[in-house]
Amino acid sequence: MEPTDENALKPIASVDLVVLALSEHGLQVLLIRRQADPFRGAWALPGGWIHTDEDPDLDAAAARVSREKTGVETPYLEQLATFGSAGRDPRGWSVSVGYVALLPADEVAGRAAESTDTAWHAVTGDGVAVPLAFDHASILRAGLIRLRAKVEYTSLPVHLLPAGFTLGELQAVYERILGRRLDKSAFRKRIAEVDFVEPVPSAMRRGSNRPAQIYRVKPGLGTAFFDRTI
Amino acid sequence: MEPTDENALKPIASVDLVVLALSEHGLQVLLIRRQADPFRGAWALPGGWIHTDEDPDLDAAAARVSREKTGVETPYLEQLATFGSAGRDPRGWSVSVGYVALLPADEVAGRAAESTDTAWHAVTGDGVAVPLAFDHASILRAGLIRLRAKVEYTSLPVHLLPAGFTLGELQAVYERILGRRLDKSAFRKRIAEVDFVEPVPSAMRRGSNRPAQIYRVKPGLGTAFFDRTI
DNA sequence: CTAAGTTAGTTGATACTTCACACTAAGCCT
DNA sequence: AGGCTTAGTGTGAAGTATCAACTAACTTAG
Repeated sequence: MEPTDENALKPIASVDLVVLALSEHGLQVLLIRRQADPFRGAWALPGGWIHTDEDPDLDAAAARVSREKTGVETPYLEQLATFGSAGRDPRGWSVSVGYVALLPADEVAGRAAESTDTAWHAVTGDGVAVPLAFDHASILRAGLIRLRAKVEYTSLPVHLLPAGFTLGELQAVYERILGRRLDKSAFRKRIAEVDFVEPVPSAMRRGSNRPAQIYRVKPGLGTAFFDRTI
Repeated sequence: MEPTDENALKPIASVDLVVLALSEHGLQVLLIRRQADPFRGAWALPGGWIHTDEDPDLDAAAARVSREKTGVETPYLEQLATFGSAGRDPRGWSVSVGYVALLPADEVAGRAAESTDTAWHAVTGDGVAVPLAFDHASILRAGLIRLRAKVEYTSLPVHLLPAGFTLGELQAVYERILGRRLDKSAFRKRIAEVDFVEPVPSAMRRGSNRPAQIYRVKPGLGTAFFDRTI
């Protein structure tokens, strides 16, 4: 347990983010083209070293990386898992703490065209079409598994919607991520049970049909858990 | 993302284990009394530095620590979460990857009296009666939450039993961890549904009553998930 | 040798939940 | 006015949980 040899044994420590958003074309993940070796020119998850001099803790490091790399203070950030091995980074034994970040749909367009080296990529199955640097394909896969698992029994998908949304839109998000249709009345019953949204008074989504009540998440509540599955 | 300054920014990286077992008196966690500063003399979770020269990856580091500190190759080892901050270790910014290990009940007695500096402590609520070094109380709490959550919907508690067990014993493990009684017929139905155990031919637990069929986990299967909850 | 005690393992009756689908409501468009 | 679309609700059949009783197979006491 004792440090026989100081820095020699310290692994490289970084934070990598799986930033996800939902567009009309499905789940999108934010990738950055690497400017430097190793894997120069390859797409990678946004990530960065832990700055021991400025990051108070891991969550803060992840939030800082999110801000720096994506220009966005992601409203939802959750630790995923930690990936560490001798071979995942050619520069040496490295540890990467993976995080999942969810972004509302209305943030996606703005962030997309900002730079040619930052782009949203469509998620197909458990990955993306392009090869990823390091073991980022594994981290992405783990992030998708986590998201899909939690969608089954939590209110997590609200973070993929803007602050105001209709129940129909919320149900559509669940259906898109799960890849299956949900029964409308059962869905609404679940949402009512866990009681994490409230109608915004007299706010209605209008269209060429019956207007829909707009809801927002009740302030001060964390992620809600359903009794069973959605 | 690039390493401006080599080792100066590397945090200290270690692995800490929440080793749990179930005795007649309830859940027990394996603790080690620290021999060195910081927190000399305090109880701590078994843990150790990542050895970048001998550990191929994090899971291997956890397995090695388990072997070295507890003398046991824990059959079940699962990554829990990673704890990292400037203040959790007085020696500097440190990252600890937490693992949960489950030990069969029949291993507990052997490991207990091995050394005065290694002891099983009863889990009460979400912790132990003694104060723990570093942020180990938080890691332990997270481990217990993880265990209790997974017991609701997975076959994980089999790892707290020896290789052969009766369905009554398995149900008792679930009941002890969950702290509530389960219905016998519903329990057996669940177990049959997920189909992760098989009867050991003509192996019976005998006592002063009707003998019970002994089961074992089907070889080659990972943790099984129930459709609903147990 | 029999009856009582104990735990194993199964069965069934009732209450509740889920599921699929149909229905009504309220707007726009032609 | 009538048709189209999406919002939101209701309803009956099917499935599931819950509780409790039942039979089975052993040991032990007498």
